[in-house]
Amino acid sequence: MVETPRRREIEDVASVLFREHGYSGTSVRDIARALDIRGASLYAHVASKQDVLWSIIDRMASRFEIAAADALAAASTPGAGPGERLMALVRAHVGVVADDVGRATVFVHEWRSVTGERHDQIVERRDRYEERFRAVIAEGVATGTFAPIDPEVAAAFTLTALNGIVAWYQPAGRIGPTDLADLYADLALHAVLATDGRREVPAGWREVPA
Amino acid sequence: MVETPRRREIEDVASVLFREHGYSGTSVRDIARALDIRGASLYAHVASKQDVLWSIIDRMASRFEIAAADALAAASTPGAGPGERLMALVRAHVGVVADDVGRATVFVHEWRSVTGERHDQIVERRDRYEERFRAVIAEGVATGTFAPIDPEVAAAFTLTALNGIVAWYQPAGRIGPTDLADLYADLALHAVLATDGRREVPAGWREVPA
DNA sequence: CCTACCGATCGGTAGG
DNA sequence: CCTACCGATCGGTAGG
Repeated sequence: MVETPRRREIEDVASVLFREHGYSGTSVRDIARALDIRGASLYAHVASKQDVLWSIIDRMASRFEIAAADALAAASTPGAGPGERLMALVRAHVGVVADDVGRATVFVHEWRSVTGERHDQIVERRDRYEERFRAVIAEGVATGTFAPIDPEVAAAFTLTALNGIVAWYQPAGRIGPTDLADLYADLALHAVLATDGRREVPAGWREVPA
Repeated sequence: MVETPRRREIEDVASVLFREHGYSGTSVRDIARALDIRGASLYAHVASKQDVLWSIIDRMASRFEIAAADALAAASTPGAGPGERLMALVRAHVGVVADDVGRATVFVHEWRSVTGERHDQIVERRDRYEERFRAVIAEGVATGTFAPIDPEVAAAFTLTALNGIVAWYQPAGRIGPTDLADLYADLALHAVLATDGRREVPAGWREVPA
């Protein structure tokens, strides 16, 4: 199916509805009603409800992939280390989420609703994407820039925090996309960054009372 | 409705199905099939599909509330500060999630599917719960134990990371519940902890290349 | 993009 | 816990 303006409109309203009610909680007639047409008329533009979901998921997956590749390329200059690369990955991810919270929510919550080979494909693409985070964190641990943490756990911690943005962020609110990216890059970096004696901190850390 | 053993069984299989397919993606007949009975027979035990969802959500909400209250009480002794309190809250939350990942997933993803006054109630209870995290973080910022971060953003970052455990954690995997709690407490604490010159770090941080 | 329609499935009830 | 059944809605097709 070619991408027509009408088709993009369908995707737009579908992403709002899928976000609010989920894929299975949204009917073809719900989507049509939001466009002021009949349910059957939707099929002049799309092959199936599943196809609408896929176009949203696929588009977002591509955006995340491109943003991460660009970020890593830009942060792989001499002088930049794993810290810069992690912050770049975080900023890139937050940027994509904040730029289209509706589709990002659908991507995060509804990729399980994708059926057939596309399901396998999206699982694989997600894994490749997450691997970038794991690799940068593992690099930072290896160089001592980051604390001696488990890269798998730290990457999962980080990525789920970033995806969690869809659960609370309001683009019209007091925090702009760039500020959000800065705030999250700061939090994500320090979560993994090596600090004096961090090895001892987790177990027996005691703050000196003021 | 009283809690009978059968009713608990229904809740158990429903939480597995709701987790996998979502509330609207799971039919009453799906639940019944998993119990080897007819769909209509389910209504001898529950009033509605919505009631099954609510019993899962309500049970988990109570567990989170009790765990957090206990954690804060235990970490409010003299000598304990916001750092200990945040770690205690994190450990408590992770403990509840890891102890019942199925119901926790339903709580995290399907509270939107709760209808009527119960929906308002769960929104309010969630907000009260999140407020505990915001307050502890704000306290830590005020005392200088934590970096000068935005408590709302930091609490959202932290809580979504904790809830993200349901997206990847496998109880039968290499990481036990206690280790998971320790790892997450460590990451969550350092994400907010004040370190030398952190005020400058977010903006122009440059790692010295090895 | 419409009307008319398809078989399948939905949550739930009646009455044992 | 069952059979039998209810009206409503589901995703989708035929044929303009």
